[in-house]
Amino acid sequence: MFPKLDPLLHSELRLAVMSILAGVDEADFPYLKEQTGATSGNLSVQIEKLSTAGYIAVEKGFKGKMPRTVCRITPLGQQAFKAYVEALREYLSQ
Amino acid sequence: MFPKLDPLLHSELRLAVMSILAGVDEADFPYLKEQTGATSGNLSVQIEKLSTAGYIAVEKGFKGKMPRTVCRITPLGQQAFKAYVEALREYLSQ
DNA sequence: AAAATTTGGTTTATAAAATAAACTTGTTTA
DNA sequence: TAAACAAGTTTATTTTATAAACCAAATTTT
Repeated sequence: MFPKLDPLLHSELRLAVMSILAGVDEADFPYLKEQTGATSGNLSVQIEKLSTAGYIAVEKGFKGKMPRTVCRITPLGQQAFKAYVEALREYLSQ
Repeated sequence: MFPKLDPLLHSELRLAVMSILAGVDEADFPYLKEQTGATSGNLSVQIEKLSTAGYIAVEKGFKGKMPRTVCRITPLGQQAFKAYVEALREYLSQ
């Protein structure tokens, strides 16, 4: 039967963010914004949710004098992403 | 970049319904309900949405004296399902 | 044959989510 | 120093997903 899809990942923007983070070491806020085409507000909210779930780690620092938010996927996040992809396959193949 | 995901298909239950209908000639309401594990209400609503979009055709008739709702995927629905699967791949592979 | 139960749904209400708009804080540039 | 910009956050609005309640007809039970 159809496995339950992790609702945290079954979201267009959060999935895009996770997809990016799964492929790079780290990514900052402006980069994620540009790559996803999302608005700042939406991105901020979704990053917060992923962070709260422990799927990503968010580090706030400075680049010169400007604030800089850097995101990384966590082992838990990688695991959840992988599980989501596998669950999804059940839906896509017949 | 990340293609926009068809919001009509980016729904757990609607995707499950489409997935089933993509693999069979037709399916009735009780069968879809059993296969998806959804409640009648939820299933009814989502079938209505897919039908309104033209992704499935719904035929209401009788099996003996009992009402029977039969669903089939339409060519438009097949096309949309295929496009969704392809769009999703962009999200899943890195 | 009445009453209770089941089948096959629909309608309505509620809770959660996605998204955008507005706002904040600090920095750079004209 | 005033205007514009950068990097976000907070708040508000709209949409969704989902479940709960309901309904009508058929079937089964007593």
